[in-house]
Amino acid sequence: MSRPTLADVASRAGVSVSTASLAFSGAGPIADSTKQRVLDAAAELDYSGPNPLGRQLRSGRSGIVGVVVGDALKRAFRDPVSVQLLDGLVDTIAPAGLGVLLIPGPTDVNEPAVDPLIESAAMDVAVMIWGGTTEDPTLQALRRRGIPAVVVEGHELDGILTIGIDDRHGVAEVTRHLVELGHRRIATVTLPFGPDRRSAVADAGRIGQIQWKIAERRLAGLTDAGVQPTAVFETPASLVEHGTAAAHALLSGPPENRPTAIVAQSDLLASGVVIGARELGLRVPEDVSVAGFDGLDLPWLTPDVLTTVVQPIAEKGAVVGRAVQQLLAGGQPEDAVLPVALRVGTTTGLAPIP
Amino acid sequence: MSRPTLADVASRAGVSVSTASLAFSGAGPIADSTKQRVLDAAAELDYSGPNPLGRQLRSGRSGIVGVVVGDALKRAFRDPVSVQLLDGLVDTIAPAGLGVLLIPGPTDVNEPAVDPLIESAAMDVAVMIWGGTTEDPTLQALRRRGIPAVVVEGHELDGILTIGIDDRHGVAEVTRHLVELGHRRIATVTLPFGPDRRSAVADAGRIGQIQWKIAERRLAGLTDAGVQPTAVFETPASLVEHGTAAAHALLSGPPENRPTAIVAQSDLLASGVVIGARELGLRVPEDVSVAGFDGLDLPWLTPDVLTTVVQPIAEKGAVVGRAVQQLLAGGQPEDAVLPVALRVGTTTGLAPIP
DNA sequence: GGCGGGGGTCGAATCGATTCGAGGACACGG
DNA sequence: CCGTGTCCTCGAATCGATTCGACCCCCGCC
Repeated sequence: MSRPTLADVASRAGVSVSTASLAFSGAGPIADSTKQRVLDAAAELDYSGPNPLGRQLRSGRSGIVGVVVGDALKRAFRDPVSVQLLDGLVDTIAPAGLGVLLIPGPTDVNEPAVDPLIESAAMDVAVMIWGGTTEDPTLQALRRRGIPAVVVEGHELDGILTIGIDDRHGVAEVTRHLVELGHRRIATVTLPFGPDRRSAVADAGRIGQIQWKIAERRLAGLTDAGVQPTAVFETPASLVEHGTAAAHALLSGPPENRPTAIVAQSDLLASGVVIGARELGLRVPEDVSVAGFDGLDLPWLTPDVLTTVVQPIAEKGAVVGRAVQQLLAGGQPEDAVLPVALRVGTTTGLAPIP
Repeated sequence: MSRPTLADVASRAGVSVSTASLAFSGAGPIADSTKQRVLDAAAELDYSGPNPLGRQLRSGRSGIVGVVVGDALKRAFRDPVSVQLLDGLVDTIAPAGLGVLLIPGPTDVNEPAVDPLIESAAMDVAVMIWGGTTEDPTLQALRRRGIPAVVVEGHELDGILTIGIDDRHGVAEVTRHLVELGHRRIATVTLPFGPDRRSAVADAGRIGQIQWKIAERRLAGLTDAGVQPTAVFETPASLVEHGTAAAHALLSGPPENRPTAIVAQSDLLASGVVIGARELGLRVPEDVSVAGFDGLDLPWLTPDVLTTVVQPIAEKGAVVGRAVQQLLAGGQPEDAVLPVALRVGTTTGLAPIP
C-alpha cells in the first residue's frame, strides 16, 4: 500500500479530514479526546505527519531559501568566509523551519547559464552570497519569477536588498596603520574583479573594468588613506595559493623597488602572501609587512597573528537570515552595512630602513 | 494582482488548462500554433512557467535531496573532504534537476534532537555524509517518513545504502610503508570516535567504544599491518589545530620514548601534526615521519608533500549521486566501496637511528 | 421551559498543476 | 457520400493538505 494520507487517518479515527488536520496543526479548537484519537490512528497507520507538498501548495510557501553560491561549490566552500556566512544564516533561519537549498553559480564564464534550479525550484526567497552585477542573469531570472532576493556584498540595485560591511573604511584603516609604520611602497592583492578571473598585475584599464563591487570598494580604501598602490595584483579567487603566487610576482624584484607592505583583500590571500614571502627568503614583518581582511583564525600561521580587518561574518549571515524572515513576513527590511574593526597582529611592523 | 496561474494563461490564450499545460511540459501532442499562442499569452502575463509546488504535489516528487551534514555547517565545511564530496554529489544530480537541501546535524551531544527539517521538509531522498550509527535518531526519523537514505562512510545497516572507501586497506598500506622504512614506534591520530568528541589519548576501554565506523576501520588498518600503535590520540574533529594539539601531546617526551612515525586519519590532522612537530623543534621526516589520509592539496605545507592515502572524494560524491538517482528511478542500487591509493610524499622517511 | 452562546466538528472550496480518457474536426480512401 | 483513422483539444479527476463558514449540541441563565 502506498503511504497513508490524512484522509486515511481521519477515516480510521472516525473523524472528518478537517478535524484530523486540526489535530496536527493545532490551528483551531479541538477536544483533547478527539485529538488523541487522531494521533492514535496515525500511529497505527504509520502516518508520520502531513505531507509537506500538500501543505506547501495550500500555503503557497515552500519554506525554502535558495542560496546561490557564486561558484562551483568546491571553490566557494574553500573560502571560510562563505562558509561562516552560510552558517550564520542557517542558524538564524532554522528555528523558523526554513531550509537552505544550495544553488551553484555559473561554472563557466563563457557559458553563464543559470542553474536550472533558479528557473524552476520551489523557493520563497533567494540569497546570493557573492557578486551580483547589474545584468546578472540569475537576478533577472529571480525577478521574472517574482522571488525576492537578498544580495551580500554586491551592487545596490533597485528592489533588491543588499547586506554588506564597511569594507572600504576597514581597508582605509589598515592602510593608515601601515603608513604610520613608515611604509611608502604599498602593493595590494585583490579579490577577483569579475567572472573572468585572472592572476596578474592589473593595469589602469583593467582596474577600470572591475565588475564585482567588493574588490572595487576594498581597492578604494587604499586611496581613501592617501595611498597609491605600487602594484595591484588581481587573483582568480580568495585562496592561499593565489596569495602565494601574488607574493612571488610582487616581491621578486630588488629591495629598492620592492613594496615594503602588502595589503591583501582577504586573510586567505594574505596568508598565502606570507608563505610566498618566506619562500623568497623574506622575513615577515621585518622585510615586508602583510595585512589581510576578514579576521579568520588561520591555524597554519601560528604562532603568527595576521594583521587584519575583522568583519562580523556570522553576524552578517544572521542579518541576512533576519532579512529573509522579514521578507517572508511581508516586511520591507532595509539594506545593512555592518562595521569592521582593525586587528593589529604580528605580520605588520616598521618599514625597513632603506 | 497576484501571480498569474496556468489557468490565467490558458484563458487568455483561449485554450483549456490542460492544453496550456501541454504547451509547457511538452508531454503530449500539441499543434505548434497552439503552443505558440500559449507561450505568447504567458509572456504577456509575465507568467514564468508552472508553479513548482503544484507540479510537485501532483507528481509526488519534490526534486530535493536532503543532505545531512553531521555537524554544524561551520565545522562540517571546514573539512575539505565533506565539501568535495558535496561538490561531486551536486555535479552529478544537478543535470537531473535535483537540488540539495542542507540539513545541519545535531549541534549538541547532550541534546541529540534532529533538525526540524528532517521531520517535515519535502525531500525525495536523504544523504548522510558523516556518521550514522545504528540508533541514529536521524535515520529513524527518515525511516518513519519512508524517505530512502544513503549513508557515506557509516555502518552497514539494513535497508540503508552505504557508500564508502577501502580505508582500512589504505591505512594498512601506509603503515606497511612506514614499517619498511624501519619505524617501530608508531602512534596514530584518529578522527572522532563519536558525538562525544574528545581531544586526548584514548585507552583500551575508550577504543572499545568507538561509535563512528570510519575511525574504527582506519584504526584497524594499523593492526592489519601488524602494528600495535604506541598511542592512539583521539581528536574532536578533522581540523589542523587538533592535529597540532595531538603532536604536542605525542611528541613532547624524550627521544627514546617518542614515536618515530605518526599515522593520522586525515590530511588535515596530519598537516597539524607536521606543524606541531616543527613547533617542538623536530624535523619532518628526519626526526618524525607523518602520514595522512585523503589526498588533499594543502597549500600551506608547500613545498612539502604529505605522504597520504589518496581517496577519490569527488568520485565518491558522484557515486552517491548516481545511487540517489537510481533510488528515485525505483532501482535498487548496491553498496559501494571505492579503492584508495598510497601516495608517498616528503613527510615520511627512514626511521631515525637510535 | 425557552433562548442565547460557545466549543467542537464537519463539508466543501481551494491551492496549481498533471494526466487520462473522451470526443471533435478533418482528411483520405473506398 | 460515408466510414475510418489521425491529430489535437478539452473536461474532469487527482495529488494532500488547509481553512472558512455552517451547523449541531449542550450548557447555563432567565
